[in-house]
Formats: sequence, structure tokens, C-alpha cells
Amino acid sequence: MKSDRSAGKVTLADVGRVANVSAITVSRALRKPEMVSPKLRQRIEEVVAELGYVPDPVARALASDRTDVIGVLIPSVTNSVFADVLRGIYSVVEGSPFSVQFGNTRYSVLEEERLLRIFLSQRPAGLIVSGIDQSEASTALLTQARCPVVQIMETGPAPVDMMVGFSHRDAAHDATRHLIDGGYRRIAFFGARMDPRTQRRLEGYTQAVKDAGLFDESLMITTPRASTVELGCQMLSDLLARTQDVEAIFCNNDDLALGVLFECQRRRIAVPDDIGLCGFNDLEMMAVANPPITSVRTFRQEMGRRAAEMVLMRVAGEEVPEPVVDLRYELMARQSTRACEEGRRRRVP
Amino acid sequence: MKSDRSAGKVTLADVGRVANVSAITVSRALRKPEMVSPKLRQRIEEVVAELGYVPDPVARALASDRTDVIGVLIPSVTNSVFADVLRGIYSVVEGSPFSVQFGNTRYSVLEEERLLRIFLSQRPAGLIVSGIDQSEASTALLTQARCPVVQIMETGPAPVDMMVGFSHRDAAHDATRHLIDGGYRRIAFFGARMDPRTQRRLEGYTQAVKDAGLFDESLMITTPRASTVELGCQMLSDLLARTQDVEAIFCNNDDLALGVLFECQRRRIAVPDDIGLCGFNDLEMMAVANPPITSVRTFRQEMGRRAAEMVLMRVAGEEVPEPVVDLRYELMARQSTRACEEGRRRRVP
DNA sequence: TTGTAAGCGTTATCAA
DNA sequence: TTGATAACGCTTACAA
Repeated sequence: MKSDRSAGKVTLADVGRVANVSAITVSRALRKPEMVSPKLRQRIEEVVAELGYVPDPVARALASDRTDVIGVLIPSVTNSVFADVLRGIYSVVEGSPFSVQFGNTRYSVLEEERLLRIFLSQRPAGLIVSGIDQSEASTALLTQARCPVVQIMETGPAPVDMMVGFSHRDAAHDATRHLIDGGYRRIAFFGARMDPRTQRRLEGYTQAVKDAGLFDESLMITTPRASTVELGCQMLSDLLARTQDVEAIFCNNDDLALGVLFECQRRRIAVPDDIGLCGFNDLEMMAVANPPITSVRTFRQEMGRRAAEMVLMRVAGEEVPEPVVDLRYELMARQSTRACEEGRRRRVP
Repeated sequence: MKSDRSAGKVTLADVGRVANVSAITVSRALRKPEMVSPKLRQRIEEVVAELGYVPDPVARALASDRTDVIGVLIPSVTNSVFADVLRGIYSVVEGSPFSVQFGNTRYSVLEEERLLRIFLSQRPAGLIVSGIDQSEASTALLTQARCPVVQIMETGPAPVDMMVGFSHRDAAHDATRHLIDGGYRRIAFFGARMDPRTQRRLEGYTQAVKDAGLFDESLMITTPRASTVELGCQMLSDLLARTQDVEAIFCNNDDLALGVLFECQRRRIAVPDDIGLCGFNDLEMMAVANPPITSVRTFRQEMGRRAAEMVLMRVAGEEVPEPVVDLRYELMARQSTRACEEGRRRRVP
């Protein structure tokens, strides 16, 4: 008699009993059909269907010391940037026998480390982590991990294993150059959250304005708060309360940019004629705003897709031809940064 | 000698050996400390720390026939509505020994069913599913599930187990009434995706306009496409190409409403004077748009939080005092629906 | 309070 | 090609 713990679950042994073969043969028939004679294979398949056998992933994991779970660590579940990445990952994983498990690090390196330990104890098939700023302990854990690891969202000099991202510094630098080239001189920076990637965007901005001799610390507004549209409104209000001498604003992301746009509309500040405006990420709405807002397009779904593909390839034993990928970015120049023909005039003399 | 399969992993038996106790005592010391004498407990804790023992959740799951994983099935990973729900769930689960695993059903009942089978085979501690429109098979699976189940996002007459949501029909009805009460007569409905919840919003709208004798099928625009801001722009353009006789628009969600607003700005259509505008969900940006947009606030984080709490209570063996919760909604009336003092005039006579 | 023995459902290993 | 046996690391049931 079966123990009552198992609650009537159909096991490999049950299938074997009915099909008159051993459990291990059933296991093989399901995992490596070519190793079982056609005759037996068919009989087993029939019994599996008849009994409604479903393999137990937990038992499989314990016995084989591996799972079909790909662990994904992202800093935020609400940020649409990461939602896009997840969509990319799902698009690849959905067609495979693998599944995805996330962890939400909430932009905390310590939380990331804690989650990493938990995930690793679950024998993941692969691991996808965000960014390149892991703690020393996390880096050690990842290096020792006995599964493929992909760092996403960013590129950097020392990949733990594989990597797919882009340079936030370069992207911000180019966006700032775009404003400078458009004739804007007094260019502000609005930054929220100030996570490592935002920091590097700030560096790119700073470099560009310094190189052009346009650096002015009083034009930088940053906050550790998460970015919202409302925050964009407030930042513009704060800046204008301090100085009217602003010609353009580079926002660390599109939420802020949208807030700036709304606030400009309320204050009858013409975009791009009074103030030029550039966002970051190129959310869908940027292209249809009034006016359309210039932004830096990043390939978020593609990052997720590529990362998942890399993991699957390695799990399948294939070699990944390009284990470090820089996906770049694209400056989507729109009406919000159309510079005047004869150079920018200051808004207030 | 240990088998090489385990790759040097520290086990309960290892800890026991060093601490001079049996493995089961170590197990108890970690799970039910009060059952172990203080002396042994302390010695064991020291050895655990010394050896860096980490419990193996896979082995635990196999032995105890349960996991600490709460399965969550949502229709979309990119829709910010569900992102908010997830945040609520995380806020509760993060402080517990439980973890979350999602599935993305992509608004497909069949995919939901498939995922449900997978999840159930993994002995979840609890299950949170979206909506009340599961397939017959899924409902059967959920009914038989040996774990707590919560349906979220919606309320309905026949909960499988527990439920926390609100009535989309009532919410849409009230929003439409708000427009009618504001003096608007020619009220359009814009709907995207047309999933079951959107359908019920449409029903609420239809009921309200019919009751007021204002029903006009030609004012309803729906599409199976996912909602985007751009789609909102297009829908307005389509509607206006067909008729100028429109006084207000109730959008099935805020993305569409934002698109309508941008398109109105471009066409110099004054909101709310030429056209009244109401969204659904009350995303953060609605309050700071220009003008601020009326929307129906729903308590998405709260839904996630409550659902997770219900699961945890039941897992802990406690009784859930209120297993079916209607969280209601709140109409956030803003400038975009400010009706004229002396009743609405038609925009075009 | 602590320990022994027997699983949990699967797969690795080695033998037939 | 098939099977017997022994893990995998932990917990349940029961005994001391």
C-alpha cells in the first residue's frame, strides 16, 4: 500500500508496474526515447497517457542535481524598463521546457546577495542578473556558480561570464551632445533614483558639458527618490525657482521628461523653443506626446531575449559565439529638441 | 566518501556529525528551535555558521511534500497594472520565508491552464490567479488544489476559494454616470485588448448610457490590440473622422486617455471644454497631466498585498476572517471632466 | 528531548 | 536495450 503522504500521485513506478517494465525504463522512455525499443516506448506512452502521469520536477531536481529554472534578478518589478526585459526573456523561454523565476532586489546590493544565495541553492539552469555592480560576495558566488550567468542592462570591463547591455555613459554623452549640437548651451540634468546606471548617465552628461565648456553644477538636480512624472514637474519648478537661465533639460528617464513637458505646458513654456527636452529609454508615449519628445532608445526586450538565448545555448552544451554583446542605443531626435536656426538664445537675458 | 554528485555541498548530516548530534536534530533546531534543548541548539547554530550550511529547498520539498513558493498567474508582465499587484504581493512575501513564482498567461485561458498544471506539480504553498474567467479544467484544478487559492483583480459570484478584487462593471458604470452627471450627452467608449475585465467595463458603460437614453453604438470603438498611448491618439482620430458630434470619452484605461489628451492638444481641442475625458486605473501621471485627467482609481497594490496575506494566513493554519474582499474603487474627478455650469452644449450643433 | 528507520520520486551507475 | 540498486538531502512517524 502506498503511503498516504503522496496523496494518490501517479509515479514512474506506477507507470512501470502497469506497463510491465521498470521505473527507470519509463524514465528513459520519456527523457531519451531513442534509448528504448519502439515496442516498449509505445506501450509506455500509452500507459503514461492512461494514468495521467506527470513528472515530478522536485524529485527530478534532487536526483539529477539540476532544475529547468532560470533565475532572474531585477531591481524593480514596477519599472517598465525591466518589464520589457522580462518580456524579452519570456519570449524565448516560453517555447522551451524551462521556466523563469525572478527575484526583486529593490536596487539593494545586499538584497541581491541574499537572493543570489537562495537562487543558487535551488540549482538553477542559468542566472540572469542586472547590472555590473554586484557586491564582492555576489561576484564570488556568481563566479563559482555551476551554471551559465548573464549580466544584462549594461556593459562593463569584467564580465563574470556572459553579458548583454550597452554603455549608459556613452548614451547619455551622445544625448547631451545632441542638445549641444542643437545650439542649446544652458543644459540641465534631472536624475532620480541615482542607481549605478543613472550615475553613469550623469557622468556621460557631465563629460559632454565639460568638454563643451558648458558645465554648471547648479543645473544638476538629482534625488534618491524613484522617478515619477510628478517628480519631473517638481524638478522643473524647483529649477525655475532658482534660475530662469535654462535652455534645455536632459532627463535621466522618460517619466521625468513627461513631467517636465506637462509642467512646461502649464507654464506656457514652449518646447522646444523656450526649453529643449530629452528623455531616456524611449517609452512608447514619447513619440506621440505633444510635441514628440526626443529620447534615447534602448533595446530592452532584445537584451532579455539575447540573455535568455545565451543561457539556453550554454545549457544545451553549445558554445555561445558572442558571449559579450553591446547592443548600443539609438538617439530618437524629435521635435522637443529642434534647435533654432541661428543658434539658441537664452530665454532670459 | 561522499559521492561526487553533491559537489561538496554541506548537508544536515555534515552539521550533525560535527556537532555530535543526529541530522534530524539539526533539522529540528532550524525549523522548530523550541523542540531542541538550548544547549544543543546553540552548539548546532555555531556549527551551521561555521560550515556555512544552507538548507536545500528541493530536498525539503520532496520530503515534506510542500514548498515555500507562492505561484502567481498574471496575464501580462508589461502591463503596469499587474506590476503594481506584484509589488503588493512582494511587499508581504519579502518579510517571510516564502518566495514568489510567476507565470505569464498572456491573456490566454489555455496558457493559464497549462501553467496551472505545471505550478500545481510543484507543490506550491499557495496560488494567486487573475480574474474569474478560468477554463472549466482550470477551475477544477484549482478546486482540487491542496493549497490556498486567491482570485484577484475582480469580484464575482463563485469564488474558487478566496477572492480580492472589485467590480469592473460598477466602476465603469459610475465613471460613465460621472460624465452624464457633468452634463455630457454624447459619450464615447474607447476599449483596447477587450479581455474579460474590459468587457465588463464596456457593459457598465453601456448600462449607464442606456439608462440615460444616451446609447449610440457608433460611439463605441474597441480593438483586440493591446492598449498604448498611440492607440489612444488613433482612436480619437478615427472617431473624429466619423463624427464631430462627441462630447466626452471614457477610455478603458489611462494609456488610451493619455493618447486622447495628446491628440486633443495637437488638434487644439480643449479638454474639458470641447471634450471631457476619463481614464481608468489612475496611473500616477493622470494627476499631473495638463489638464489633470479624471480616472477610476483601483487599489492594485492593496489587492496584491491582501491576496498574499490571505495565503500566508492560511498556510499558517489561521482562519481568514474575510475570505472574499471587495476593495471597491474611487472616482478621481479632475479637471478633464469639469462640466460647464449651465449644462453641456454639443460641440457641433 | 533526541534518535532510528523509512520513505519522498527521480536519476546515475553499473551490471546483465 | 533493460534492470537492480543506491543515492539525492531532507522530513515524517514512531521509538527510546
